[in-house]
Amino acid sequence: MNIEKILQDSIQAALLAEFEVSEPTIALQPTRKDFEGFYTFVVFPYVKALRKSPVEIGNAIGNYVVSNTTVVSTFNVVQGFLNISIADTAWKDTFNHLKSDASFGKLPTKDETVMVEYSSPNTNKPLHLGHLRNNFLGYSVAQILDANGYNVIKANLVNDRGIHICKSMLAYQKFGQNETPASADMKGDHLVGKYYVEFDKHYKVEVEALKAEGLSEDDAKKQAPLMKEAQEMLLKWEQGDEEVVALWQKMNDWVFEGFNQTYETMGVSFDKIYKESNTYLLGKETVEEGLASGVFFQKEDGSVWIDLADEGLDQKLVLRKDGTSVYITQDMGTADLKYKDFGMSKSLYVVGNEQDYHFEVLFKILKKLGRPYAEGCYHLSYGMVDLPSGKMKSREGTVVDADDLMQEMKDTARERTNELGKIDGFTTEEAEELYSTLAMGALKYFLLKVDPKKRMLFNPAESIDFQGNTGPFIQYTHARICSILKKAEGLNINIEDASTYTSLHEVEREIIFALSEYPRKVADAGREYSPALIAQYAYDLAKSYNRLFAELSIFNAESPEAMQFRVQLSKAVGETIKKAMALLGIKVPTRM
RNA sequence: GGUUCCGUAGCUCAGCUGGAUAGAGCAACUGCCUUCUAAGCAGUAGGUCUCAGGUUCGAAUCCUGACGGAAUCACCA
Repeated sequence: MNIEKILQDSIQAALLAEFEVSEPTIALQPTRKDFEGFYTFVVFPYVKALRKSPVEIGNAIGNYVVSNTTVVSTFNVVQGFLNISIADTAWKDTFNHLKSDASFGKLPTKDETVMVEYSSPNTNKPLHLGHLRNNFLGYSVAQILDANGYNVIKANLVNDRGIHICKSMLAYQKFGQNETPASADMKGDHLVGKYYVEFDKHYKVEVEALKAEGLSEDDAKKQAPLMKEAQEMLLKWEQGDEEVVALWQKMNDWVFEGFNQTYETMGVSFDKIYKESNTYLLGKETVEEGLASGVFFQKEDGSVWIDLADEGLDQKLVLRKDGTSVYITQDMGTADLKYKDFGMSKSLYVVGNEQDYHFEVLFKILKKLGRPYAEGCYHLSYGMVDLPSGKMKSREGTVVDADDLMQEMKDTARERTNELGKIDGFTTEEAEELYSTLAMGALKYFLLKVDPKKRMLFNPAESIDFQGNTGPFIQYTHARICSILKKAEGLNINIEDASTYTSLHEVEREIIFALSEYPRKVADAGREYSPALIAQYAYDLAKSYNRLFAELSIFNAESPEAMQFRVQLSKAVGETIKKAMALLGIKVPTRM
């Protein structure tokens, strides 16, 4: 049993024994730094009812916990705050317990499957900064849920068909001159993206021309020849036109090749890929079913709708009058398919918050349809990554390309590392690997340390930091620890036996406490789907350790016991940092 | 206009199931490398927690309103 639980139980008992108050939950908070003590219990709430002074109540409870537990060494009462100090023996017990737990931080298996769908790119343009946040977030949440004992399926629903793909295809047909990724020396996704931009350029000219002829903006957009051609192409694609399908296949293959390369650099992976070209017809049956059961209704023109007025929402179209699907139709069908494939109890959709409304509607529809999995659906909605100039806009050329950014990060890492002269004794290969590790560590940490729900700012003019509250700071701490452990190995220091070192330094207590908090943080992060909690934790732990590193000597410790203990502590911190960073998808180097 | 989210140090962010004097990092300034990695450590300075009310022993945190910003309200995905 951990210290906090013992304290809570004891305070509960004290309230009952001394004041006949039964309190179901006892909330403890960390004692403010300026006061003596570790945990603080606030007694103000009882003052009125008990008609006793806060000090009186505090002292009574304090005395009770001192004499009825072994974990409390002493206490003090300031105003209405009962500050409790913990005995070093209790900290040592806690540490010995956690360091001998081989699966520390891995929560008990839940025998429950959860799907995390993330990434979900369009195959008409390369990935950008927004996708990086999405991918890192999705991957990290999957790792966190895995540590929480779930069986996790990482899924990617690729949007590989539709009018937007036809735009790239059409532009390629017209202006491509059989260019290939090889001949253009471009990644496939970038090449296809180039033609998407190309389409837009010519399309705009056409629209302007039509507007000059007096058409309204809307009409001009609809009647521009290029748009009409693209729509015809989509129709041909749906009819299985050989030429169109072949072109689609070729260009999609290029894109996938490019994406896979980017995914590899990002360090993310998937257990299941769904392609919209295979699923876009799904959902029509669901519409039939919903019509039959009266969940949906049909208008005179034949279009099918759902009325969500009773849920405080509007009516929503689920099938066009010509019988073709809309976005939400496919999502209904795909939800069924996913459930059929994996039977998961939870299904997370990692999608930007601009789609909040869409998912609210989707989940309400699934509920109305009586889907057994509807309750477990959750939209993990994250905020946009803004630039100082505002939102990224591809038309204005303000998109930060994922491949470019990752490359720049690596260049910065190389530069910094070389400046600091940190690569003595590294082979070229090892050095390159270190640059990547640091670059991705900095980038991932930067994007994950912020609460996912909040929009965040990225300033391309200032490169992402490698100092302070950053990935490399934590990676550096790990490398330092590895260096300590290597030296300890050389000295043959026993790192398994519980040492007899008993009078702990303040920093050492702080670190043991931080370590003991790890499983709880994993649980919190899993419940809130928030890698930011893990990032913050890893940073705090690293910071505490660096303080120890600076303030206390390890190999010149005051006693052999102290040395042995500190090496053990270092090992535990290193392992925990490694685990925490792994939950963020960040690797830690053994030297840097 | 309706709905939802946001507003904390010059900048980027924590803190938000109500608790003590508001927490980090960056940027600025001061110290610390002949002993375990200075991508580090210690310190100084920097705040009307957007504003106004309310709830209470106590509010950055909860409620109401105002102001400012964003997203969404497509037979696009």
